[in-house]
Amino acid sequence: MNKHITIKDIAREAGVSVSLVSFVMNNRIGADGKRKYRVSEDTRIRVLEVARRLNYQPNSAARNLRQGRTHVIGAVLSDMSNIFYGSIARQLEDIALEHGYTLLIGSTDENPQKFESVVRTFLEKDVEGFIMVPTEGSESTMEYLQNAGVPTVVIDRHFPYVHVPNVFTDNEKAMETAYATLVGQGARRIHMVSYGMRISSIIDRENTFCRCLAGDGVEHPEERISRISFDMKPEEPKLIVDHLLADGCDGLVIASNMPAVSIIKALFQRKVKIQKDIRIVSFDYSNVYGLFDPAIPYIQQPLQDITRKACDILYHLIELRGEGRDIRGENATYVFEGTLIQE
Amino acid sequence: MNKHITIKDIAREAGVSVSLVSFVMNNRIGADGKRKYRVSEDTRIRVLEVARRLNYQPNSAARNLRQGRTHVIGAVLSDMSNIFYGSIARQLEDIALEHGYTLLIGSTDENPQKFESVVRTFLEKDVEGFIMVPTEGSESTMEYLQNAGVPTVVIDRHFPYVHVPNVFTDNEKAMETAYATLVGQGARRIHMVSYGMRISSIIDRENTFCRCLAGDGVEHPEERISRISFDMKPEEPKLIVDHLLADGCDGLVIASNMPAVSIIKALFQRKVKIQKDIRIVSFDYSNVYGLFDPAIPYIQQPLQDITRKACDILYHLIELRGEGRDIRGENATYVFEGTLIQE
DNA sequence: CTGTTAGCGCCTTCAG
DNA sequence: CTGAAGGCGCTAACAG
Repeated sequence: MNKHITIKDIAREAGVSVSLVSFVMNNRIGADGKRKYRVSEDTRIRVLEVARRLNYQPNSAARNLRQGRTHVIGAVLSDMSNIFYGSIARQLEDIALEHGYTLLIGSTDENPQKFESVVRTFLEKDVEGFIMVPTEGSESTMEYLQNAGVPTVVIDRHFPYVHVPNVFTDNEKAMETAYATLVGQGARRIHMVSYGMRISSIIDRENTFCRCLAGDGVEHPEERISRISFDMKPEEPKLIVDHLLADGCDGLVIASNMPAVSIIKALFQRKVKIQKDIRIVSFDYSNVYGLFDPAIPYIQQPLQDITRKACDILYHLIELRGEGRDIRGENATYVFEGTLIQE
Repeated sequence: MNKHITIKDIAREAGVSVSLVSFVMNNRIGADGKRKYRVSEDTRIRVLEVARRLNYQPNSAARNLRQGRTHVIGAVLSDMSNIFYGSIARQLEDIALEHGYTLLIGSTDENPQKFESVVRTFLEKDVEGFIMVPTEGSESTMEYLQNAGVPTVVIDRHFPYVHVPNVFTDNEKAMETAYATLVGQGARRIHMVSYGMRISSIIDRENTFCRCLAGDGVEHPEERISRISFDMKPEEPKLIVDHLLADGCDGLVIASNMPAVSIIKALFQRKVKIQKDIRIVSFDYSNVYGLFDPAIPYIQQPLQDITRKACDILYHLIELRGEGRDIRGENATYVFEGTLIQE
């Protein structure tokens, strides 16, 4: 139980004052390329030597208290055991690290209560900002954050009543590509399997799907959409597949990887010849796509671009806020294009 | 830019002293069921009322500094974009939350440098303890933690020279089950595809595999093991599959889900009839298993048990340490059994 | 170039 | 039941 070494200990040991030690430890380079504090090389080395010998670990609680900063940001995601959000989390982690930030990650399970609870917890931990995927029904929490001037960037989705910076994929264009792919492969009766969630990414895909169908003269395109719940019951995919088959569906767009896996499995169990009887195009990566011939094509979202841009914006907001500026006007939108991948 | 509300503000507003406010805010119930601090109901309500009205958020940096605690624990995992570790992270997050802890998550990519760097970063953030999946070559870092008396629990693996509490799956028994399953299905020439990593989970599986083969009279069982690297090159699975086919393999144990996906895909591309020409049993869940008939069975690790037990131990260690006790003697091992799942 | 000092916000002992 | 006061470890004026 070795007591923590403090700068005081180092100061005593090195025969200097605590402030000298502090200066040495935070030997920052100013914007002008000069050291902010000037310490003689001798004492600098001596202090560092002592610090290393005593295995000094700065106490971040004290530093945080003093500086009013934590260098921690929060990522509020849907569910990190889903590969889509797991990948986002992973990329955010790496990017945060590059910039000297630590990332706190929380899962909402698309539940607004959990969403609020995670946000609250993270605020108590003094995160300096958020990168988040808000759930349906999260408006009040978002509004609170906005009023409180907490730096926040929304990714993957956009909300009409939430005015914060926003980074996401061009889902309309992506759906046009997906649809065109199926048509190009000769599909005549195209359906869509979507999520029940009413969030922009899904809604954009559905609306565009309907527009595409309407453009091809389909009268009631919305009838070609089946929806699966986020916390899906086991029989849901089967019922949907029955419906598809009864309607003579020969082309299918699936709105996300989770429904894709369950629908493909249900089709398989119904002995449907996937990519022959029914052509599929999906959204987001899954490792099942490669097990068909030809492989099931999918829209890959530019996660790298999205996470990078989101972090850039967040850092900028944090900086602005640090200068005491009001960031509530900052609400630019950035849209990146997805890519159709056919392995 | 509304300045943060402090207990001082509340005290002034409520016409009481700061200590009263503090008492009210930490209105703990002692072990004897009584309140630790006695405050009149009147002032209690008044203070709480003011706090709510002013939207008081306790400053955790100050609290941490004062109490020497952060209520943060660190999870150091392999790669959270892998569903296996993503699930672990997710469960740890939930369990930590239940106990009022916040979880920091870091990925090592099985690289000891990254491992050390994550540990260092987390220590600087004053985590109170670790739940970790150490990489090959992490001994020095582990030893450091041990000497420093940092509460640490290792999961998923065990290391001969690391004496900390340990929770993992009985990989030997699991492999016996997997092997017996293949034999029961009539496989005569059984191979194993493993990971190149020399970590206990993999080694235990390999050794048991060899023992099983030897028990069935195979002379050089180690020749039946092919290994794939963690950061796999695209051609690796193909080469392995060629080798398997050339050797007349008709039964295959795969040591983990990541190699399973790539090997299955390579088999598929070679037009091998999976589950007919070659029977497979795998470790760890993947959503590709269900796309074969019969579904590919797999050993499901008891992640729930492992994460729960690991957290229980960690909380215990943290408590012990809080009482100033030396925890370096604590190094119990807990082993849970896996389950063969055939969907 | 170096030392002194005043807090950051909170908890907790010690007096009333 | 309530208040005053000290200090956790660190940083950043401000002096020298």
